[in-house]
Amino acid sequence: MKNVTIKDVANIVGVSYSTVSRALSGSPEISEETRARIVEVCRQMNYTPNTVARAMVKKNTMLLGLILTDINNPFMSELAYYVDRQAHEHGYNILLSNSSKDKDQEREIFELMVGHQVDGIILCPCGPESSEALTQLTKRVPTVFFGENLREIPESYISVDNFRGGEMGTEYLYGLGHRNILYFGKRRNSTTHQLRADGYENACKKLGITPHYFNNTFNSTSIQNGYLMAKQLFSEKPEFTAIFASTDTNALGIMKAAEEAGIRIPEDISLLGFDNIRDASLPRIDLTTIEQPMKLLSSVAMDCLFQKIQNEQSGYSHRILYPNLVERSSCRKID
Amino acid sequence: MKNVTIKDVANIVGVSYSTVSRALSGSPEISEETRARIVEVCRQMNYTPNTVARAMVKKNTMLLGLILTDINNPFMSELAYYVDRQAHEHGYNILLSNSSKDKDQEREIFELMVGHQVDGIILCPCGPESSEALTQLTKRVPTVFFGENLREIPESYISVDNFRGGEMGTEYLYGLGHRNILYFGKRRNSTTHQLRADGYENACKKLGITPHYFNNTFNSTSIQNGYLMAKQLFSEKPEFTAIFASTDTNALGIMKAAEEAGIRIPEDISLLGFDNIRDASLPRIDLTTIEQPMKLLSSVAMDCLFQKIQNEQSGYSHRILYPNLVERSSCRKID
DNA sequence: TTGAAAGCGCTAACAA
DNA sequence: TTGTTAGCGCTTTCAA
Repeated sequence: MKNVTIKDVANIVGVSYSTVSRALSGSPEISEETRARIVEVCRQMNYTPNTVARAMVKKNTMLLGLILTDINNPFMSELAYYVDRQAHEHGYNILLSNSSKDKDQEREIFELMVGHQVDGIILCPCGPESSEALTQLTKRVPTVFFGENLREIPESYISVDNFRGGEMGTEYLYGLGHRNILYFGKRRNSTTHQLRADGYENACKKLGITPHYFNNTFNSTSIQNGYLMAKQLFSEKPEFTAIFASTDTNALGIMKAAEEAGIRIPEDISLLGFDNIRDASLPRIDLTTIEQPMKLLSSVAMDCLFQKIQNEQSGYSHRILYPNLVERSSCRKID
Repeated sequence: MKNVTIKDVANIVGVSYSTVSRALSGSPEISEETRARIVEVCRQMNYTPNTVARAMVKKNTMLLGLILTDINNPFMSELAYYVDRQAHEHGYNILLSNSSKDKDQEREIFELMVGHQVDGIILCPCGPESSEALTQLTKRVPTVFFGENLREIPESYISVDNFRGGEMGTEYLYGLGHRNILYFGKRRNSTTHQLRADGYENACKKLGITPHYFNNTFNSTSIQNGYLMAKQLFSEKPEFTAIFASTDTNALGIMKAAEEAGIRIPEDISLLGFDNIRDASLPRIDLTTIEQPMKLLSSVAMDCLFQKIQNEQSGYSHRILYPNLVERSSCRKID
């Protein structure tokens, strides 16, 4: 499995190896004739340039790190899809890793990627403190935080306007006639969740209705967690006509618990999600939800990263994108 | 953003830079005292070893390539999850890329990864001919094909027993009392699909029932494709009591079309899937299906790859794992 | 237009 | 136990 090197090619062609390098890098200071000869021999010998050696001298690896909390989360895999595509369009490759929402792992992975000399990193942080914990490391490689609104922190980040999303959802349900809206699953220790809930609270105030919360007791928002919480909720026979779930995964858990409890959606209770993960559009689920425009978010994040890579002095930027309401069939109009 | 090197550390400590290298690589031939001093200075200076430089001399990058057709496919993202986890347990990192089921892209990505000197590759092939198309490249880096049964081809591959899965599903439906079973969505140009359909056909023969097919007219198995096909199917008012869908995504499309056509599942028609993607377990979907045991498949694939990396002479191996039936609520017993 | 040589950051053989 | 040195495969000055 010994690989062919530039020297092997040079030997065969009978030129110095720097000439081969020039031929391959498209340098103008070389005769077309020798270039053609070299290129032909490279083809015959199945020569593939060693990116690692090139990286040593050029000081860039054409590698981009993508740190997710969990690739299995459809929200994240969508991000990975777009990031990969755009990276390749720019000649970059993706080094992927999952932090599993664990701060130590997040840090370890980041260091590993720095060691691998990645040219930039897109990071879906574990939590709001990630940026502080990594403050030494982010100085060493252009980094863009994704998905969490990190407020006034001096790092680049891209996020949807979670506050506005919380408002939008509430206003939508209000418009449908709902006056008793429960906000379900707010998580501690997440700016995203805080902002969504604040948006809800704010809209309630503006609309003159009373906010009600059923908070998340877990530190994550899996379907299973949502299910367990909803089960408890429904056992308490509460009075509301609509649930605004803090995430689609929570909403999915609610659906399951509702089904078991004999509660129909949307006939008995309207259900609104947040994120618009792929599952929300599945048949039978068909969840109305506040969308995070993933394609746009990813594209803005990548643009931001590329800009940082090109101009390392370029400071930081905060980009907050507008959410959309995606109407499906889980919410209904009431009197 | 200039990184600290081993030489900078050596200068500060006042030793040669090979001593620093030894201290860091855990060599025994160094006094504990100097090691402690060096380690301390490294910490202070925020030194991170340059994996790229190390790779140059050690001839391994600790990078594993993972080539998927589409990370957005839940089947693939589950694979990515397990592969990433196991890779990290062994100190490896994942270079990820999507071929989008395009042969040229697949080849290009493979070459790119060879260029990056990955130590091994897990490849979900575009189709049955991928192995031939890449035959020159697979000689240059340990490669394991994943998911497709490549029959007698001299490459390592891991796959579920699709033939047996086809049989199992058919036998299960037969056991439930179904005698008119439609096999839905068989795709051309895929060994996997051929084997599943063959298993179905074989079981039908053994059980003395007549096989019926509704073939896939597309080259992929998205929900949308399944939906379009099922719509056509239902407009033809066919006579059968159960559908055996060639993939879960197809089954999801069938569910949607059935809902629109007023056909209830499982009351009017039983529906059986194949793969057990995450979506199948979602509330309201709750699809009975033949499972590909992803965790096991990934783990076997990684073991196989690590073995090839350790012993490059070790030939190839074909591993076919047994599928499981996952009973949920989309199939019912009939008289 | 081409070649020679230095050097990227590190490891490993050889010397001391 | 430590230092010196060569070299991994490549790019890039500097000379020719």
